[in-house]
Amino acid sequence: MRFVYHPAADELSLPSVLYALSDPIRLQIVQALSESGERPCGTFGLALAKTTLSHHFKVLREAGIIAIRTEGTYRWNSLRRADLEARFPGLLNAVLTASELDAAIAVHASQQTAEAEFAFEPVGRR
Amino acid sequence: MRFVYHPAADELSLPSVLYALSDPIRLQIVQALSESGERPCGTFGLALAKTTLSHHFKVLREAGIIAIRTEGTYRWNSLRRADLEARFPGLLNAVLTASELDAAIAVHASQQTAEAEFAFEPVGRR
DNA sequence: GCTATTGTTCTATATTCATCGAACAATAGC
DNA sequence: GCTATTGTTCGATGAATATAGAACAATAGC
Repeated sequence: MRFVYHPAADELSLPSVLYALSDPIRLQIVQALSESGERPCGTFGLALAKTTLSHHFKVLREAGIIAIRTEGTYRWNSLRRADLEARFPGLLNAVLTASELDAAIAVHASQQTAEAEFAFEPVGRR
Repeated sequence: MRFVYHPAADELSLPSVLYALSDPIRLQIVQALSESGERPCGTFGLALAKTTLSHHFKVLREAGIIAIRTEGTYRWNSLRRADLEARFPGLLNAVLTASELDAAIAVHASQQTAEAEFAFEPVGRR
């Protein structure tokens, strides 16, 4: 538990970042970090095993989305806002905004029946 | 080959969209669609089996990122820019911008040795 | 009707991933 | 040194995924 490796700012890859953000739990973590700043892993109130949480934090860290700072037995996580902004301008903000919207809409949608799929009619149909 | 189902604009989920965009091949497809507008599946110059391409287009379509229009034996794909913008403002543009930057940097990086990982030094280290 | 073209569905396979329990590592406080 | 706390690493497991070959569907053109 001595050193933790992080990718350098110019080494982040877009697919890795998008993949790391494509999991609902990891999105929750990122959103919480965005709202309340630096936090230890165990303070996110997620009903998951410690090992599972550790896995998600590792994915986020190796994608370059969060940085981890060790202090005593705690590990403080924070968003690498500046690095992400330099490499992928606007991306984090767009995701965070969408995530908030998404959460709001999810709450609203759960009060309705949600089976409204539709089809584009192909031009050459009959 | 009659109807193709697409999710409605308000049914798109952020994790699904981010996941669909987290694959390099699908990113390439989206970028190509962004630059050259509507195109049939077979015109992207990707060295993959037809079935694999079909799979990737399906993932993009079911995530709500592209729409497909049938005309004769062709299927014309297009970006659902407006729907994405309404649901996830700024996201597509951020991804497209980052994707272009990423490609440019990848070309540049391939001309160098790329082993510059570094570590954040934990505060309590010795 | 026959053939060529475009793309999908079905099935299989190898890989990756999310989850978790058990054991371990590092530190704080006594 | 001993114990509690925080988090990681190591396996294991079941699910999801990217890939592709074979067969099929729909259409255009003859």
